[in-house]
Amino acid sequence: METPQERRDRRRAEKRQAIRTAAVKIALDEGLEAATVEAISAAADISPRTFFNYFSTKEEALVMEPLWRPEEFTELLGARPGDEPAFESLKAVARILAARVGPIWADAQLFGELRRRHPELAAKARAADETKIMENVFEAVRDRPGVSGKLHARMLVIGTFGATISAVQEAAESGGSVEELLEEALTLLENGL
Amino acid sequence: METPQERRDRRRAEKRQAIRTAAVKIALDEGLEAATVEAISAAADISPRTFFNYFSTKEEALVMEPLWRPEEFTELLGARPGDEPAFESLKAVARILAARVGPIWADAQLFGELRRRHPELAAKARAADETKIMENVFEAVRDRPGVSGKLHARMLVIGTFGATISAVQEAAESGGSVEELLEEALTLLENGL
DNA sequence: TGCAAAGGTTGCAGAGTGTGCAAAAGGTGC
DNA sequence: GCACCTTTTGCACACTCTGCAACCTTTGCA
Repeated sequence: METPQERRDRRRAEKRQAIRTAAVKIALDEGLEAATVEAISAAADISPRTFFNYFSTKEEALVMEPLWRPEEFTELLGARPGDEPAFESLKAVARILAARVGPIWADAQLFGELRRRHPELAAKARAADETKIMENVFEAVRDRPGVSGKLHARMLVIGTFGATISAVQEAAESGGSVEELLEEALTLLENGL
Repeated sequence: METPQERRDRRRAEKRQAIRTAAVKIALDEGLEAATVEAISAAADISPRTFFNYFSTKEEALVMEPLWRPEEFTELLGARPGDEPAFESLKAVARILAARVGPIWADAQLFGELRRRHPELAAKARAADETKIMENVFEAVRDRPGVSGKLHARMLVIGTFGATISAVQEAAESGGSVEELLEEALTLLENGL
């Protein structure tokens, strides 16, 4: 059975989703300008003040729930065998993360449409600690076998990140399979562009 | 001799630099919170309203003047011979852009320090049309020789971008030469990671 | 020199985001 | 029904950013 804490967590997640849905609906139907905190709150039947109990910025409600927590990238990397070559580890992590988009593909299309109409959203919603995370990942990759230096580490991380994003984007546009496109992109990286 | 328009442009650029200098000084000396538009304007001896005649967001004043205009990337690419393989064209463009950081290296260090202390700055200041530009570049690259498809185009662009950024970052940290590091990164890309 | 057009600066009013605080409302366990 | 904890809400406030109209400065030209 369900503990009180679990119930609270579940309800909170549900409400968060409900607010997000209301926000996206307004933004798609009436434009991004119409999606003020006041309007979103009214549609979701909460007070404006409460909106900020669920999202710390307005934009956070208008983009997809992130596919991974920032620290998770380093965690997943750390879970790989220590003697595995860096590129193999990164590929494995990329595959895990790319696979997560499947279950929420329909939603992703919706958010994709919104982002296509309002490209500034992506920039505004970008995680604040992105660069710090990147630095941490560089450090983690640097100590693995098959890495010749920090520049190599940087390129490996940016490349794998780029491959993941490219695969997802391309799949969204062309309708192909994320998994196959990811493998294709990773092969390009591995064998040289 | 100087035309009136040229004088105006020059003065405008100078004032913009003066405001930026004041802003960065406050942010470094007293922290990012202290750097309100009001405080910056007071330090630069202008009214808060005037601040927004020079910068459209506060963050714009706190990051380095961009090394290239958004459209410039496509322009430079368009200036390359049409039968040149895509990767060669991208490498050439990357070299041109990386070379621009030299003359302002001292300033770059200062902004780097600020960005290191406040990573959220980079995210907030990110160009709004970034993703749209990217799409345009993909399209431009796609039609060049040596590109096997859109996914390949994406990887080429992201890779070259990544190489440029990595080289600059790495140079800032290790003190190496941007040019040499860029070549190293591009070679990694070309021969495979 | 003097005047008119053009460009730059400023104040003001207002919309919108986001925060701290304390009061009210709601749910849970005894 | 009562005490405890969490959530929601209102209120006041700081801050960013915009449109508008007034004002001042620079410039072109007679």
